[in-house]
Amino acid sequence: MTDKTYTISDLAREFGVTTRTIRFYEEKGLIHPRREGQKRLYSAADRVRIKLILRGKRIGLSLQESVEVIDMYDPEHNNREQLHSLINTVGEKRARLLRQQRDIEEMLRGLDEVQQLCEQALVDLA
DNA sequence: ATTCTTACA
DNA sequence: TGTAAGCA
Repeated sequence: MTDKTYTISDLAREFGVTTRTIRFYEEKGLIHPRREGQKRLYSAADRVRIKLILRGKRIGLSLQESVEVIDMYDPEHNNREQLHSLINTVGEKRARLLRQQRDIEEMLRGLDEVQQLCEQALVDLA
């Protein structure tokens, strides 16, 4: 019964987010802090969960994707399944980003083309 | 001073 | 998510 607990502002400070963000995650069902009356009390486990969610966010995972990965964790086993799932998710993210990068480069080439035409037109005018 | 809920940008 | 209102 000496488990460390944190207030919402404790965690907000530690992770550099607002209390709004933490409550938002709760609304989305990502965390379920215990209540002490109206006040939310976060356990060490809640803290880790939030940390993992934010880590997922940093690598472009949606809140849903992060939860899916996190909830697969089984402290009793090797979590081979979870690891494969995460690898797949990361692979999909990478593929999507590469596709976007390709599209952007294509648009950039299009812009170059138009700009060249415009500049040439100006030269011809002179 | 802090947190909470609700609602709107 | 930010911001703001009205409570406790």
